[in-house]
Amino acid sequence: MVTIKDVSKRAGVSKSTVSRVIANNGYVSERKREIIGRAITELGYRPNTMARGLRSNRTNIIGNVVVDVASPFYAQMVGGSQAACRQAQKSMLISSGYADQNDESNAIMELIDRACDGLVLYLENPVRDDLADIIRNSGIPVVMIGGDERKLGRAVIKIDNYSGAKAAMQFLIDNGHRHIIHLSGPLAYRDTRARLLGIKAALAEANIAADKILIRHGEYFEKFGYSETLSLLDSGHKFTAVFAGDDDIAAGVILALKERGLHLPKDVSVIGFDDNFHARHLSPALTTVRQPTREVGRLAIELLAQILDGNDLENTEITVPTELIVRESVTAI
Amino acid sequence: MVTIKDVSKRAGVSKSTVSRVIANNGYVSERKREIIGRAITELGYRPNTMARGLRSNRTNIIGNVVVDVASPFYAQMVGGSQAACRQAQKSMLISSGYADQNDESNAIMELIDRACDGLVLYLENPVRDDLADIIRNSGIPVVMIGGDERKLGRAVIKIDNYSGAKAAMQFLIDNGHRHIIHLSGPLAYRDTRARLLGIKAALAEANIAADKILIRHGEYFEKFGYSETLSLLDSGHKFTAVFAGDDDIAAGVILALKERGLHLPKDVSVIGFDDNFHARHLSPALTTVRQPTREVGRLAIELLAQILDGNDLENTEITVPTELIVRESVTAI
DNA sequence: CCATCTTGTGGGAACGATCCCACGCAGGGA
DNA sequence: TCCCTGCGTGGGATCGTTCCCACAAGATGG
Repeated sequence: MVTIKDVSKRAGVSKSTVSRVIANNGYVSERKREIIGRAITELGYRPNTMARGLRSNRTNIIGNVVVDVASPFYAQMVGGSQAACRQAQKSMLISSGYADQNDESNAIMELIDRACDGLVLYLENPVRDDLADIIRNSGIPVVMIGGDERKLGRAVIKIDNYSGAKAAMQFLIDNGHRHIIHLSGPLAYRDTRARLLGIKAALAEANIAADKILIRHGEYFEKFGYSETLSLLDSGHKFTAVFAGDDDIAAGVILALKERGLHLPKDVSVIGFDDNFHARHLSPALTTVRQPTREVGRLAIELLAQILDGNDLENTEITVPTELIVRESVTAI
Repeated sequence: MVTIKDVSKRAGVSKSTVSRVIANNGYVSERKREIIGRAITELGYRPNTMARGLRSNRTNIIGNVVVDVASPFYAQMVGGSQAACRQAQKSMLISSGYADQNDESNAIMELIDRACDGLVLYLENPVRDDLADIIRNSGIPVVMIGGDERKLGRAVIKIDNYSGAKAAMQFLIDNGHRHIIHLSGPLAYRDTRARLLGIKAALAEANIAADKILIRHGEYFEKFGYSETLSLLDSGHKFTAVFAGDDDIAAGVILALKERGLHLPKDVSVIGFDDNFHARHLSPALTTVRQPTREVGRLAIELLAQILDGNDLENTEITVPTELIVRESVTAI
């Protein structure tokens, strides 16, 4: 391995001077700068990141924790982060798939141990107390996506689930729907609760009694949409529209409705949430609420990069908008 | 920051002894081992990864390069790798989105600089000569997915595109189709060529002249499937089936066929490749060839972990099978 | 002409681990 | 008694940087 010492020997200068050239700070004469530059390329010198990190406590690594990289939703987000990282000349350490909160905590600890310069966290549940302390004590800047009950984030990015759900609900109402089913995700999730509030708000604004809508809770899985729709149908419930908690649930709803011979969207309208990868491929193409996942991923890194550059951003909280995407699964009655 | 020195002071022993306890090697008396263990937890000591890496040249980081994390196909693979990494107690540095080969090379260099213990590469194009040399000189073990023209991989994982395409083609032939369109991806990609060979083989075995099938090349994008199908239709081509190079293309094909008022699969059968996320949501549900992406991601890490544990695996080449997934988009004529 | 500042350079102490080497002691075999 | 081996421990060099400090020479100003 070729070290800074080799370069300095070759260039006939001291290590210090070479270091100054590499870091591009301090005084170096133009002549030596050139000689050293040449020595570096000739020897193919590449700085040792470990040594650097040890000494300066900076790694240019950003640690990312998401719920599940494999799901298209998070994959999009990670894709956005990745692009931003490249632009900011940072590497991206990634950790995901933590159903278990202990695993999740360990993953975050691990990222801290790795001396990441900063962390981007997208967690569905609030951070545990002990972990929160560890993060705070580490002094590593954090950008939180989704929510920040523990006030860990130097910056917080929120997705406007409330307005999205409200818009979706209004759209159903405007299309004349009054008997609506909402198949919701787990109440424990922040996002679920925000959407629920949006729905309530839309009902209130339209002067519709809250009990006009039937809400069922389950997981954000296609299976839940499918089985719940079947059981609702079989128990004789009447409804003209289903507001699915997300597009996966919506896919299950559509499957179930079709299986019972219903015609979409004539007999039942369906609306989703996320604008996931498959939304436009469903039949009828799903009307849904788009979450700007890619942009969120990108934004998180950009904010972190700014913080690392010394900009304070104290208590920055950005709410990114959602957008109603009208396709073919909702019709007026 | 609490260091090994602090621990040694607290426990009244030398740094060396503490180090031995941490690494769990060498001789340490049971008594001291216990005292040191207690000191570690009391002080909340966590080893400094940088210092460790600098000295021992081992980081427990695995570098991954894929074409695009955001696409569901690669996301699945990364998800599999992630799970395996967790199990193997390794961290995962990830790099992707390199349309440009220079960027790709830089990304790999960067991973080498970071002293990754090993690399997993899934690249669509062969590695450039200069980069190949750098990788070889670095001595870092590599697991290649897809292909390994430069013989860089200690282990290679191939996906059986050939058999998959052959099976798909046979399925169309068995269903009586003789006028088939194949919308292929770029010839430059390994996978594309392997699929093409599979198609040829199926034709040959069925004693069908190779010119019975019309092949058009484009990108693995829905747009290509859509526009090409329209232009084929408009120029009066007659065909009973379309074999799409992948599921994205298939989605475009289906869209175009429907737009022209054709009934699927009655009028035209469609078959895809990948069994991507949206395949089952298409209407009709897409018959396609499944690639075991998640398993491949997992396998790559497992092989690498074995290599890092000192198992040679010299010239291991594993071909993972593909599987025809029959749904509703193909019918007999 | 001396003090001060700017520019340019090198020496060498950190950073926090690992791991080689030396050494001490006990027990057993020749 | 002497030597060897196994166990247990500590000292300290080392990994490749960064960065503080010392110092030198020339420019500038009063």
